[in-house]
Amino acid sequence: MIGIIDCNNFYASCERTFNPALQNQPVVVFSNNDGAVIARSEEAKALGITMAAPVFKIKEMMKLKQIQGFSSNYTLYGDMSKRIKAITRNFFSAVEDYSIDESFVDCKGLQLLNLYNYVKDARDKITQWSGVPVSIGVGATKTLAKVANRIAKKQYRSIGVYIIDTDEKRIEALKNTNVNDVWGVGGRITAKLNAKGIYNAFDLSVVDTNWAKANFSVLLQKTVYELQGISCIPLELQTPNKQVIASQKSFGVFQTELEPIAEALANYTARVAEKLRKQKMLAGGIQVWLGTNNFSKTDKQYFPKINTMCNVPTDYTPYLISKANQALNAIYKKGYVYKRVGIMLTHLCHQTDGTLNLFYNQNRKREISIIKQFDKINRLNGTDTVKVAQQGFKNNWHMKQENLSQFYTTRLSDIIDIK
DNA sequence: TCTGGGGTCCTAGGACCC
DNA sequence: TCTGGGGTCCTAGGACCC
Repeated sequence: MIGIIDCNNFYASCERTFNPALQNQPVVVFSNNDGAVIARSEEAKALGITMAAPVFKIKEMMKLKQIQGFSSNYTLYGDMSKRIKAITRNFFSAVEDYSIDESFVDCKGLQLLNLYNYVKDARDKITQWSGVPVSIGVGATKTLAKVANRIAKKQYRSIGVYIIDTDEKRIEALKNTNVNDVWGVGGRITAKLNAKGIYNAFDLSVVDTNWAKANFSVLLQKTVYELQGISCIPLELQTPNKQVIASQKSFGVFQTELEPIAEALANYTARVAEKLRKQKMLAGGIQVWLGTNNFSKTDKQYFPKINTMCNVPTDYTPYLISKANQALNAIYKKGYVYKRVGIMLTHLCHQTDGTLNLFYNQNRKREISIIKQFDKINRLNGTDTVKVAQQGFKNNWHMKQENLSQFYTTRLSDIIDIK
């Protein structure tokens, strides 16, 4: 048996944990730039606030119904996530951290202790000790655990646990789950499935698995098996190395000129390079892209992107920034209103695995010692105490965050995006 | 005026190899 | 008369997740 532990309304719950006045109040959390709703408390859901609602469309209603809104505070949520996962490991020996607010856990053998009692006790303690309410679903496969988790949240909210441990329960649960609520089935596939007369998870669980592969893909085939109780997606106890590290952000004010865009790009590059070093990795290449406002009906649209390779795999911020800047210059064209710029570090490898370049003599030793001091100063004194000149000082491209909560659980030097 | 950001995996097609 | 078969690697695009 596999369980999934999922935090309820995670970002909204984090805001509440340190602000008790928000208990039982409608609370929403906004995306970057305070643009759209990305988390809602139950009270906010009950008032009809939908997921991804544009903030400007609900401003009126928020005032009227006294709904509290917060800019997203990923420093806080990330730290809370770490704490919850540490607590989880007290109860389960094999844990796969799946996302910021979800972990899969191995429940093998727990039947001997009374599975329900054990899981219920874990759920109550994780909730109490972290301050963030969680739900646990358990089933024979990851996909069934996700189905069980939905039921725990919807039908057994105060208990917070649901276990699919008989075939009768499995069939009933699948019949009560729309096919688009199945893990791995998104909007596009739902439309195609509906057109073929498949509406709920049970319908999907009884199709021929070869048909699923031929008409969709091996992924949907696995989903069908998983719904039948045959496990195809194993617990991944060892977190695989990242393949890419990316950062893109929309500008607080849309930009037309190269200079501020280059400045924003340099700052995003500094952030991804820090992340890269924290994970003891090197980047072999980078991708840079630009985007205009795709919601505009009148603006000319332009979404260029470009890939380039580094001379040698590197984590040296000044080099990555200059490389990113070159890439930007190659794709930037005057005459467009730009909404965002982004960078992705690609071809990642471990620090010890970087292949040298016969034709390029780079003084890695010197770079390593410089960047170590660089990181040390910034760790002790706050991000960007020392920075590359290209990062600039104007920051008029910076995203909007007008309702940011406090960094309740972290030090100044842990703060990454705020200055 | 105004709609997020960071990831993964699979597939098809093109270029190339012998 | 009439032009193979088996393979790899890379990229772009599409789908999905939270």
